[in-house]
Amino acid sequence: MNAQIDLNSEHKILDAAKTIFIQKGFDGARMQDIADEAKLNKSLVHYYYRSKEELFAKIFDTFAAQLLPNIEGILQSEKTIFERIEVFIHGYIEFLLHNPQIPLFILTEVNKNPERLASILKTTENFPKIQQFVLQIMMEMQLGKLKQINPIHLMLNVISLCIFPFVARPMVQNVMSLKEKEYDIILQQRKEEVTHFVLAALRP
Amino acid sequence: MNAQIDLNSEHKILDAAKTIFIQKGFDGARMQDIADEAKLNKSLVHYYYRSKEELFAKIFDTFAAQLLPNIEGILQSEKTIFERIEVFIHGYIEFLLHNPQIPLFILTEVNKNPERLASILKTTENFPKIQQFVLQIMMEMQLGKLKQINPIHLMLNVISLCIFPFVARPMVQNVMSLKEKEYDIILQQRKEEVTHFVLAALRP
DNA sequence: TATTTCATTAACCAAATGGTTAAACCAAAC
DNA sequence: GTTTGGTTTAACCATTTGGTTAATGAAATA
Repeated sequence: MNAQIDLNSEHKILDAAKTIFIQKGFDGARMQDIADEAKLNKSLVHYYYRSKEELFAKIFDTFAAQLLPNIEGILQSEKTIFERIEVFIHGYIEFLLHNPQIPLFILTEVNKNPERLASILKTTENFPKIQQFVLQIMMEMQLGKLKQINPIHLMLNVISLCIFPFVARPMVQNVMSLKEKEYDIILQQRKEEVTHFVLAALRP
Repeated sequence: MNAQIDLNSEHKILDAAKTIFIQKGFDGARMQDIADEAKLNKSLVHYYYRSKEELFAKIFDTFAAQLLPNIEGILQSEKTIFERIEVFIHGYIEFLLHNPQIPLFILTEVNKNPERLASILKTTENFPKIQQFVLQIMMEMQLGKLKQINPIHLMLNVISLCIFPFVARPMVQNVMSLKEKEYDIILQQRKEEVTHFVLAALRP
């Protein structure tokens, strides 16, 4: 997870756990794997984080909070709707380029245990902002500034285009017979590509 | 998985295993869970399918083969490129509506073990067809029938828009505070919505 | 220096888990 | 009626796994 060296044990364990949980998921991860990865005794993992469940929860919460789209930027109304969408897409894909493994991890674990999200969602409270964004879109449509589209589907389309190429990497890369570097380049291009595609679909 | 009754034990076990593996993944699934789901003795599971690994492989292969886009339809050149894309999107989302759990299952397991795909890909052999489709797209672009776009990104966009709303259901539904039925309706609308969105982005 | 406190480890433990075995069951063939 | 073949089951087994315990080390504090 981290190339840093000489962190305190507590931090080393957290980093090791991130690596292992992301790699193997909750069920596939072993406390011993985490200890090995951290190069520490297994008892020490329990010493700092009572149980596997507790250690996992901490990591899950961190990652989930990061993944939930931060739509602050998209609400800055001094910009046009097109500029705001572009800013969001660029920012979100930039985040994914630095954290390519987070989405599939969260998606898998939320699927197995949807209640886990509940606590996080209360904290982050970005649902009101989503409603605010929906209203903005509807107003701009009324003014004829963009094509008619259900705002829910628009949001779904944008996050699908951003996230999916990261969660499906091993499958798509294999099916399309692409090398690691080729796929890296494609991911890099997504910022421009997705923006272009979405705006082309929205322009009246 | 299946409401059918009075199948032979071998088939009952396979159905039960599909349900359990999809629900919990390979690591989270227990042979006892599968036996319970099939209402049969655990030894019988081993009697018909030697090991957990073997049983899993059978199920994984079936699902993976189904998920790999069948792009036969999209190559029928008597139709316009727009009609062909529409046919593909409708067909693929229709499949997903009947098998909403398959994509996340496959994505997760392929991510943990990419080699699993290799054997399947040799069988299905749809890579030549993909190349053929890429060529068709390039020709139609040359003729000015659709906007300039990298065919790889076009394919990535289409499958992202089709699949993602299914793999991210628990997360999106929660974040957007949608009820089960509301999300069902949205998924139903995706056929028209995705087609419309993609074609709008492609028309010159 | 003596003592308290925190960090680290090896040895354990009980429960769970994938898998095996041998016996029982049972319908069809003889 | 008995044999034969596949089917089903309970009882086991070895290993793995999350977690505990008690002893040891190493500082900090008094």
